[in-house]
Amino acid sequence: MPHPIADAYPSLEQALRVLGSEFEQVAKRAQLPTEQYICIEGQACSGLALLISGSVRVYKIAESGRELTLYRLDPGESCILTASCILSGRAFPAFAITESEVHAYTVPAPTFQRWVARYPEWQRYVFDILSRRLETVIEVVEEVAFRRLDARLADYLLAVATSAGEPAVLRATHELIAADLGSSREVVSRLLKDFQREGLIDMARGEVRILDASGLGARTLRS
Amino acid sequence: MPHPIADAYPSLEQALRVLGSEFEQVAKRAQLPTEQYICIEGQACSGLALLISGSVRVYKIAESGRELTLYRLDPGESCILTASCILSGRAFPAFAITESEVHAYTVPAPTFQRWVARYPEWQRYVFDILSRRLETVIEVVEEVAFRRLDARLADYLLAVATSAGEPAVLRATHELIAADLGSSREVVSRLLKDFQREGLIDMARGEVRILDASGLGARTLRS
DNA sequence: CCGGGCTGTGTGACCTTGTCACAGACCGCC
DNA sequence: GGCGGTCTGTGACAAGGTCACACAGCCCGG
Repeated sequence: MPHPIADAYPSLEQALRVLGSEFEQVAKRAQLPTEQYICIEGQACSGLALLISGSVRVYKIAESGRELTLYRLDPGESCILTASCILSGRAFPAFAITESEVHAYTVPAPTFQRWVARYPEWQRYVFDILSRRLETVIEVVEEVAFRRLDARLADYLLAVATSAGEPAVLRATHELIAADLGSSREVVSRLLKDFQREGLIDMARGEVRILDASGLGARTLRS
Repeated sequence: MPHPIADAYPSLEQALRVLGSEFEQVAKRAQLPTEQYICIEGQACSGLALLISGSVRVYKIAESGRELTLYRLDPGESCILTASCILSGRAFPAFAITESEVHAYTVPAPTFQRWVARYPEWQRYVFDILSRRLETVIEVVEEVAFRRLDARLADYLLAVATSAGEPAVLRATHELIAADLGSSREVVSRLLKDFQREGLIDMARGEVRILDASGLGARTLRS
């Protein structure tokens, strides 16, 4: 199989297999720089991007400028909102931007539409990602509506910390963390300061060092 | 066509047509009382319900007891989370409850699964509702995360008012309104009191009367 | 090595919203 | 008329968003 990304996603693997060589002929490999917009709120989508490597952040922006990350795209996934827009003809309801250098296959909208109409395997692939997304977005609603920000921030730090090495360090400005959580920079700064005073973390310009992961875990609980 | 609900939803109409008489043979007509749970958070779904009449509210509950309505099901729609759960084998991530007497067709989970696997028309139907839901839930995230509650409440009152007759009256307790908006009773009471003082609405036990719709419309804007 | 300019962080004041506790007001029913 | 349940009003406080502004770290050019 010439598609290294297919392994992790069974439904994608089937979708690719059924196309045979047509995929290679039609899909273009693209390399996108970091901080590149994939989709812009309110615009129609011109094609589908299927991630090979890198990460894409999908987020909303308020008029106030505050941001909130809905989810991230990982390799093997495609921007399902894109797919949804293509198939239903609606405008894209958010922004999508690359967070690193990204490799992807791109497929023109009409081709993608034809595949989904013709091959059940593609419908299955689209359905899979779509239902996964619905679930994650519902989780986001729950977080934003019900959980306290200090608990969410602790969760966030731990999540990023485990994905890095030891001693767990997160390289991000307070501004960026706030954008992920849907909060504001000042509030995140305040809470981080509290964590620091409690000896849970240490800070430097542009980075957060986790000192006491289990202590942070305790802050995760609703209190 | 023996299915009165099909007209409003082209994708459903096709899905029903392709089944021929099989639908009538398998689907059971059910009549549910008001305040009846359709789905319970964390449980697997035993079947699909296809609404003929009435309304179903799908919502989350926090540990604090606060609620937030994600969306409502209207006639012709089915609980797409149910479908999603059936097809992906995950647990239902929310609650669904009837808000009135509800008539519906019910289809056992395995039958539904077979239809979706076999008929592109059913895949199309599922996809349609699923993508619509994703969009509405993203809207809810945006509302909850970014908009002020007075603006959201004004919107809410107007939405319910237009769907009723003149003089627009909404029959609901503050508790219920709060549950829809994901807020708390006290806060809704306070804001309604403000609206009343401004002459926008009038209140009685269990109802809100809209006096000045355009005034409420002004409160809708971010200020 | 000094001084701008830029980006990132800290802080106080104030407002909105959520929470808790409790008082009343309305309603149906005996 | 009285009683219990539901619904609404209110004050006090905590959490979080907004605004204004100070200041610290960093890059870079003179």
